[in-house]
Amino acid sequence: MSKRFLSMRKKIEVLKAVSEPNRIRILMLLMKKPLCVCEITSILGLNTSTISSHLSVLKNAGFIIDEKEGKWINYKICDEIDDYNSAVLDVISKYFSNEPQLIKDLAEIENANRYNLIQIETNGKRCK
Amino acid sequence: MSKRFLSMRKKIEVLKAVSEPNRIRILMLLMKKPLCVCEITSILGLNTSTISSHLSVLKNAGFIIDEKEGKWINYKICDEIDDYNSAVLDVISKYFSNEPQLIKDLAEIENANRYNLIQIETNGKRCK
DNA sequence: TTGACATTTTGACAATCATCGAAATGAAAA
DNA sequence: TTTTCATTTCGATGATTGTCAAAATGTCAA
Repeated sequence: MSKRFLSMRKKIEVLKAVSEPNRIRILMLLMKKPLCVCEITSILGLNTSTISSHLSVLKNAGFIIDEKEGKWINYKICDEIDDYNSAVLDVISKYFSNEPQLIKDLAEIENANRYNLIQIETNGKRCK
Repeated sequence: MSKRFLSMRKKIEVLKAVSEPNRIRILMLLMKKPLCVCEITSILGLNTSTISSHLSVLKNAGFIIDEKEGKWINYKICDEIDDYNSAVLDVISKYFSNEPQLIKDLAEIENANRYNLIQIETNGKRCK
């Protein structure tokens, strides 16, 4: 949609971005609903800095964008996503949606509300 | 087609397999025509052992199979390819086919006949 | 059987990657 | 302003990766 041609390098970057299980988990979550870093962190159970770094990979690959909202930064799937990225995302969402891990993640999505979050020991800090 | 469910691990392995430019080049070639290792080597201009290792990645990911033919081993796209692999391959073939590098590779395909090949210095050996 | 040669395996190396904890940044609330 | 806390950046570490050269394997042909 946005760009006529993605370079070979860029197209490979897109594939690399989705070749990591935790990034697939994040994408599947964001396809359901925009989330902030601390919500994603609480669902995936990884270090905040790890989540942040995965988000930056997905952002550079053209899958997601971030938006300030008060204290938080929301991440969501790009509105104007490239055709190629969109095709990749379609394959992911079609073939990964039955994965037990991803179903569990999605079930966690409502618990992981930024206003309820009291994350004991994530990055050694509270998150509320 | 062949298997009902691929594990998450296996599906990630498939994506990793196509996240490498030289493996994309090999897949695009094999979608055109089955080829032996020395033919692929001559087109891509990499070390034989490198090609062999890429082929083994693509084979383990379920994209290609090998078949003995006399002195050579031909590689080709699986006949009974998994739906998921097939969907990934469709995206690749749709969005990479305009890549200058891949067009050049395809143009080389007829020159790279195993009976004509005199590869000066590939792995320090002739290949004929 | 021996020699030629296509292919795979092994070992080494530099580069990239996923992860964590700690420190830095930045913005909102007290 | 100072404190709080969400997020990013930095530095370190162990694991994986793409590549080559050399050695090993296997097979056809003389």
